Amino acid sequence: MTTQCKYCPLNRKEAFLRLSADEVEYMQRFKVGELAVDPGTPILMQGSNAPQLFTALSGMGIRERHLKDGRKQVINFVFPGDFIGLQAGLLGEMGHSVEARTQMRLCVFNRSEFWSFFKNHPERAFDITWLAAMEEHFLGETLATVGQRTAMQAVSWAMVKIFQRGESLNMVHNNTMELPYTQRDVADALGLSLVHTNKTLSKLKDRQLASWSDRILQINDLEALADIAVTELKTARRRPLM
Amino acid sequence: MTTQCKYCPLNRKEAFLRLSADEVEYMQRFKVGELAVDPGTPILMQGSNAPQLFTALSGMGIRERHLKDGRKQVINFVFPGDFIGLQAGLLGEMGHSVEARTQMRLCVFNRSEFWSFFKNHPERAFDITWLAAMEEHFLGETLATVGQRTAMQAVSWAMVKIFQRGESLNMVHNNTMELPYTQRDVADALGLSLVHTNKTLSKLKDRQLASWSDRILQINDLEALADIAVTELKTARRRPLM
DNA sequence: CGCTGCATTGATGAGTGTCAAAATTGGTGG
DNA sequence: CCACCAATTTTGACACTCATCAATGCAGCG
Repeated sequence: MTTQCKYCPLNRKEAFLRLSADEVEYMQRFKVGELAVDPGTPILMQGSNAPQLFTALSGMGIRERHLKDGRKQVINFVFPGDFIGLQAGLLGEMGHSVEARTQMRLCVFNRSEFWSFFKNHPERAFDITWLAAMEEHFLGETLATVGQRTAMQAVSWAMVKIFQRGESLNMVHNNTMELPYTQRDVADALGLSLVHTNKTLSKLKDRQLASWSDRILQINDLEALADIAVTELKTARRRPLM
Repeated sequence: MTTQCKYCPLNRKEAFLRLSADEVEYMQRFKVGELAVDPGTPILMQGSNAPQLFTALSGMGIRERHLKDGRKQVINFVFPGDFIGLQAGLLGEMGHSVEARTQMRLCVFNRSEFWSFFKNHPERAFDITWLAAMEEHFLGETLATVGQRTAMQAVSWAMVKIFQRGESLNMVHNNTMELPYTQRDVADALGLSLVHTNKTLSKLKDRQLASWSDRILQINDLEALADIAVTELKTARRRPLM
């Protein structure tokens, strides 16, 4: 038994634009089921032509791109509410893989219905495009981080971004949130080595700016971190939910 | 006097999906004019809420993201046929700047009409989204380059990508194409220093793989380059033209 | 002709990567 | 509840890619 869209827990969160009853009903028709996966499970594979699209209902994961020789780049982190599979839906091929890092529940849509969004519900099509543009925006920022920022700046940047996403989803309590990723994940996201990432993180702890251990991230001075990261501290807008 | 869409030189190129006469006529209604700019001219500014969208008709440019402290990351290179301003159109804010590197002619659309694509021409809305997804795909690949590849691999990768884009647009003759960028542009695109980029390029020349001087890029062994770059050599699909 | 921007080259060193091993954690089964 | 194993984190030593600095050359241009 799957959750009905009208009871979707995400649609109540302030991070998202509220869907109208009408839209909820429309989405319900697309929903073909729910998928529950364990940590480590691949959800979509790079290069695959997946027939399904997902929205993360709960849990967290990563998007990662693999090189032929085994190295990998984490593209970004998947949080609840994220739409997964846009590339497969439109291009017929994923440019990266998606893998669960916690238990996840995913809302499953059928890709064959994709076109009907555009045909019959332009608002929803617009929302999809909005999400794509937002993704592009964020990837540009990430690229600037990996390309230009020092290790210290990059790690600080990542902590700020992750923390702010957590805040927007009410995952933060007492300046603290749970982070199911490993330091290797963060290293691969920033183009740094695991060892150096670890040493940089411990500097942040020494300076009492942020500490992350036992899967718990604690941010003590967000502004100082943003300062180190050479970035502005602005809160995200509400975004559409698919 | 501006070119009429039905005579658009791009729509004949094999790189692009051919617009139907119907679609051409529809696009014509959106076209509010043409913009001609000289090298170095900023077309869109990071953070701005530009009222206009563009398609590059001819000439080349760069997208770049600036950090507060002056460093910058080149996001990618703008070639003829590229759609510019998606982020402003959808998000109301550009995540990067766009700047001309040669003389450019740009087809100008009015952003206020953006929504009507979705409402009245779902095929065109779909195409926009397709382009956004493609951009996301490419940015992921770039991120993997900057994050994971060595300087040698990254520079080779860049040469391969640029050359292949040139090929698809018939800009290549005798394994040769014109490249209006500076080595600084490429360095900023790959997160490398100018000096190191220069030295890496001269290694490629020594090895008789590629040479780039006086704005002319010559590729002698594309497959060897792709090999060094740890990348597959696949030709791009035809893409929609806005 | 003297700018100015860009390409090129050499010398030096900092920032990161790599290697290796120990410490810690969490999970599993006896 | 303990022993064992795998995964992850942590630490130290060392190597090397790549950044930085500085100077020269070269071409385009008012």
